[in-house]
Amino acid sequence: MSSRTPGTEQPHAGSLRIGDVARLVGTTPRTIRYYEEIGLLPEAPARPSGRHRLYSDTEVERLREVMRLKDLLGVSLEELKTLLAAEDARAAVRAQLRREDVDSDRRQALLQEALGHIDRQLALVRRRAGELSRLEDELSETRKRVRRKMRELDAHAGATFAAPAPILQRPGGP
Amino acid sequence: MSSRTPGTEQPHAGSLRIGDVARLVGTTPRTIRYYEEIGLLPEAPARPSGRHRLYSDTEVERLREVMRLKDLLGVSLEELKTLLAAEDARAAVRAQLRREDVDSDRRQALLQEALGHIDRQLALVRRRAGELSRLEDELSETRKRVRRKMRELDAHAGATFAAPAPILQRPGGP
DNA sequence: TTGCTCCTCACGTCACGTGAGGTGGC
DNA sequence: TTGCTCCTCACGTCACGTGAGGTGGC
Repeated sequence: MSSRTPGTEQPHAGSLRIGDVARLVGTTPRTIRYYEEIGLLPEAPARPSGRHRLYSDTEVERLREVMRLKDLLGVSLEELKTLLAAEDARAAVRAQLRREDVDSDRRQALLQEALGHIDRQLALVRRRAGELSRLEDELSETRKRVRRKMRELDAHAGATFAAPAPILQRPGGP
Repeated sequence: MSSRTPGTEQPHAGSLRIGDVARLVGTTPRTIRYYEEIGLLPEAPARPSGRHRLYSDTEVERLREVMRLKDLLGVSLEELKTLLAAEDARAAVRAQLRREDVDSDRRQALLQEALGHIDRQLALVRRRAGELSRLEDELSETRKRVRRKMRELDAHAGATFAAPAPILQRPGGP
């Protein structure tokens, strides 16, 4: 399946170039480099200066997550770092939980912490969703008023010329 | 009611200072001045340099609208100018429609245009709302999984020590 | 008159955009 | 070898933040 020699896939090396990644997540190479520069994305420790950056699918997913949180929640990159640190902490928790030698008190504490992180994110998301929903309602109301005016005008003028085709359904038409 | 001499209220003069307005809408004086500078907010034509800016309630509402659109839709101030121009066009349409000497063809055209503006804004808002909703669902799913793990752990450890008080309802408890 | 907020430059910052000049890999 | 994308400076820009030094109004 792969274009690389079969049986030798390194799971983390990756063969995507920065332009490919940028296109995949809908951003620019410059932005990806900047995120690496400020420590939002990890930099490959082995890459010598001047050589191409290479990315794996998991790194693409990580970037997609970063972009989405930034875009939807409108937080600064500094705040994003905190959010992502929390996500990484959750990942570490999952890794710990997969081990067998963790007692149940510790497990409960880890899960409780993870729950806290999730709830903080959920609160952010829900506040935003609520604000957006109110805005949508207001716009819909305005839309209805405009539509009603158009129908009224249409009805009054209906005697003099043929009514134009209705764009939306008109309950209780002529 | 007013602290100004009764009977002399100018409807547009306003008596709010820039700091009051900033506090009311949740921003800073600097931001308001910047919006005026780039033409997003109108500047009072009569104000001499160095004199205080004064705002009316309608201007506060306008700014509130600007902040909300910017924050929720995440558009640039240049795009915001376009959106607001469209809103102003709608206001002009409303003014025209209140006049009696506009024939119904013209009225229909004006309303149709207004509808177009509203629908463009609605499309923006709904796309965002959809994205946010997906993010919320994902977070909720993750939350459920964590809660389930906690319940399971709780049930297994239940034999050895008293179960901690459940935070949420536990259907089908012990 | 004393505080407070306001004013206008003007430089700083965050999150990138945009060349300039050069090297790397299918 | 020819294109293409990549690389690293480095300066520009957008949307403000942050003083510096001074004036205005309850």
